[in-house]
Amino acid sequence: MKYNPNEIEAKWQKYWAENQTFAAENNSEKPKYYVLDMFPYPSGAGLHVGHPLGYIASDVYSRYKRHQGFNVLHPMGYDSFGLPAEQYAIQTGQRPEDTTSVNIDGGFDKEGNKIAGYRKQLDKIGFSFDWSREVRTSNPDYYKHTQWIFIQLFNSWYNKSSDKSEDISTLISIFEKEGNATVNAVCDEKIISFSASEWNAFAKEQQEKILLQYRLTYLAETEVNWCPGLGTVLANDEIVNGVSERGGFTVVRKKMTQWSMRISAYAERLLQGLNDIDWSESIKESQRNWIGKSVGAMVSFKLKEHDANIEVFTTRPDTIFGVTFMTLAPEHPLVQEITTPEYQDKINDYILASSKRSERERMADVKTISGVFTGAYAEHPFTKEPVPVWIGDYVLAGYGTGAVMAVPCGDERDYAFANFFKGQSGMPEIKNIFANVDISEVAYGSKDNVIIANSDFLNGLTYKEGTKKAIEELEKLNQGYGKINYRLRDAVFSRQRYWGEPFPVYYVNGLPKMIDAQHLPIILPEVEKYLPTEDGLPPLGNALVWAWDTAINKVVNTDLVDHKTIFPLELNTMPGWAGSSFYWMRYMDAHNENEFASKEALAYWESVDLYIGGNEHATGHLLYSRFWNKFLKDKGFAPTEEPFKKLINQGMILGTSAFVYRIDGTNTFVSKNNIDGQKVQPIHADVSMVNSSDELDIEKFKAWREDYKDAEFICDENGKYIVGREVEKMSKSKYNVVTPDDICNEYGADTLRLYEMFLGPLEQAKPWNTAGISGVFGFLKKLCRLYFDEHAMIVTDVSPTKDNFKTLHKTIKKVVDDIENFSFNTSVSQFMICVNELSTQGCHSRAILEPLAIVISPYAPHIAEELWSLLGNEGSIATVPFPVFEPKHLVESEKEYPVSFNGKMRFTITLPLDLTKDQIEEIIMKDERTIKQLEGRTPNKVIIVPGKIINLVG
RNA sequence: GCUCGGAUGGUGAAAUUGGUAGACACGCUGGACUUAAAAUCCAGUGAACAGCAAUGUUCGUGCGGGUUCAAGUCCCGCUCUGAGUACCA
Repeated sequence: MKYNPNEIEAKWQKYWAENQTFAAENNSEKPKYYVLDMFPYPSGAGLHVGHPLGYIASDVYSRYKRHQGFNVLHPMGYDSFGLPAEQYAIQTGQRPEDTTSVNIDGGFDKEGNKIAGYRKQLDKIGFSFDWSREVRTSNPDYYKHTQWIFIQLFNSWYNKSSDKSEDISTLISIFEKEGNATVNAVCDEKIISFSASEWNAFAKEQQEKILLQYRLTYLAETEVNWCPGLGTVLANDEIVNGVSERGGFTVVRKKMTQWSMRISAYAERLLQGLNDIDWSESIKESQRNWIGKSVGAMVSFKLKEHDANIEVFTTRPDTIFGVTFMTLAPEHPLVQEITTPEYQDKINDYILASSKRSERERMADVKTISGVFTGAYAEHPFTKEPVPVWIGDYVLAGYGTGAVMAVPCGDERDYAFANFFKGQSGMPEIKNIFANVDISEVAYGSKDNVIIANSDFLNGLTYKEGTKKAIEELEKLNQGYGKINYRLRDAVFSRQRYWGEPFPVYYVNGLPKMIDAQHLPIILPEVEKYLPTEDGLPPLGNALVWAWDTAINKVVNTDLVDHKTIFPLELNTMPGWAGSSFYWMRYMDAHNENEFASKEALAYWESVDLYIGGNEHATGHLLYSRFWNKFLKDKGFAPTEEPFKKLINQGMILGTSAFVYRIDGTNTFVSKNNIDGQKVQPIHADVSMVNSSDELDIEKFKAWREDYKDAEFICDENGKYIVGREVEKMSKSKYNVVTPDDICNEYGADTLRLYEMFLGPLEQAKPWNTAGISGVFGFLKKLCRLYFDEHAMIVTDVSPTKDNFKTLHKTIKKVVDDIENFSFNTSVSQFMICVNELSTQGCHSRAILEPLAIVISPYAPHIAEELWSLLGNEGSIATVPFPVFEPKHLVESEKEYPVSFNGKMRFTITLPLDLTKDQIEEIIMKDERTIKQLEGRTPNKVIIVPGKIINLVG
């Protein structure tokens, strides 16, 4: 008999599929456990060895939990709407639906290249997914529910008094009875107030417009991030360093009418919820920064000679007597109104100049101070003194009110601004309100331990006391109040793209109407071109059948629109994060046609116990999912406040690129160690042409590219061409991609799984190096040799020795501890130690080897199944109880003590563990090695920690 | 700038409450088997110095201090590095 992974693995993968071994029950006597992976976007490039890392870890955990007696839900699916499929469609004319299904199920691309497909690639690795619950976000039977949730959001408002979302009908009935004065809602900023009778007198359309200001998803003209390169708007989390995350195109601010999600309603709950979940501190911190809570006050400054106020938000109301000037963002709506004729030209020039600067430029250049005086003055709320009003682009229109009260003695930027314009008209002397300190010191330093002075009723108070008092006094004047501000903006929810969920929305007189939920799904229409129309409409503007007939409740030809019974449908589609913001609940009841999941299924599975995925979703998917979950909780659908109890972020697996060195201007390549200062150009060589000793296969390389056919090679003294190595991100363009398929074909999935876990700590980034894989492959072969030799099984029924038991139980303990701590790499080490020891011991006892197969099964399930069946067991090993650790096998009677002198270990001595300190001291002082070390001295101190160490000092 | 990680042999990495630093592998060196290679097995492998050798001594977990009988681990101050975030008022 021989270890033949390909044969064994195919056999057991078939068995699992045929027997539905991993199908989870929605009703079970067993306790439930839900292990979720972030579902992948199925790209045409397929999987490389970095992708399955998290899936392997979650699979080990799932299998372990099944052995521990849990009913485990471990599903998988595809986040199959998205930009790459659409870009590919634009380039090749293929339908995104078709390319997406090829990427998942396999087939051929436009050029005729074979695509294995995600499903086949995943199956080869032997995951214990419950495929009967697979979801694809681009399937109508899935996005039907995405559309349904959108409708729920539209029909809801956030009641701050009950601190939850409620049906819009409760808001309407308040309006009808009391108007909106008593309503404590999260809504748009500029809201007109009305009485009940006014509300009832409003035209229907007027009422609809008002309600849009309260709905949790709403249509509004907002300043959005427009990306001309992609032809769409982007959410804040889709922009990185001022350019689009995908493609790196520039992004500009633009006013557009768009759907938005009122995520800001949940800012505080999203922040507080972080305290109750077991996520890494770094992700929680990212979310806290993104939410950006700051506690302070709104202060209203009256403008002199104008009937208007400047509203500012400040975190330091205690410094109000230090206000020296005010600064508005250049885009602030009051700027034109207040600028005096004298300063009009300068102001216009400045506004024009700053509007031309892209987001990126502004970010790159934060050191340059610029601004212009408007000529206008505001009035200090307490002193009634005039305060000059400036504009400056260090004040951002998008944060707070777009205006600040400038306190140079308390704020670094205000100080720099004041100093820069010192002596110019409109810039007074800096007001100092801190006693006995240098102004610049406070401006740049900490706010603690300073006492306020020159501040009337605030004199002598600390930061904390002063803040409270200042707010009280402002409230008396009706010129301010305490306020909490969040950086979190409402999320733009429209995309001018084709390959996304259509909105269940049509328009009557420009006002949006929801299609009744019973008519869902509204299926994405066919279009000829995936580009915007000539009029600049989104791609759905090309659809010939895209109008809503309210008489028959069907999508009909676009040219039938009469605005009487047939109306135009929404042309935008939903963003990528829509479909991924509830998918974990869909898995609970994936075939339910009426609801995204039944109440019973939701009540049983509750929420995800363990979620594993990349940290690139820190502020996108993970924040939006929490938002939708909280919303669905409020509406009585989701069972828990938080969707993901524990989150682990697997680290990236990096590629090890190979380089050949071409001498400049020639077609001659020189081996890495023979470059000797020659001018060479490093060129990526495909890693498949390099062996584990970094030697290049020259013939393969010549055949790789036409250009290299006649290349010359200068080799080292052994006649080998040695390549250079560098660790980089794994990518096709760097020719360092290693696929799991290749590894499975050569070594088997069990080896791949063990090796990925063995590489290092799960959460850490680490380079892939195929050379190291022989270690775990050898381990599996050695494991097999405990069970069978070349002829037959060699397992015996002889009683195990003490050492056999010790080795087994040491391993059980270590593996249980490791899995529960997600320290998978050290488990693999322990397996190796265990097999090495049992081999040395010559152990072939069934009483050891049967439990050992179970212990290894979460990591190497195929060989475990095979060994389990060879031992004569029926059925799968998957739910066999995990061996229980028995401490009695590890009880030691003696210990090899390290003996140190002044902290330096000199020798070891083996002593019984039941000796007292005095007995140990007596023995150790008599030992001749001690006498030699002491050279006649008497130790000042003898430290003995029984079971640990002996240390002699002096 | 701020926030959060990280730094241990040639390489990936271990070290559970401070208690024998480098487990387990890769690679390398030597050996066995073989006509040869592959595969497999055995031995050695942090550095320096001394010794024919067994062995011994010293140094050693980014750097500089400190606490302690004892520090990779705790404290203070730095350097480098990865990630996130940024005129956030």
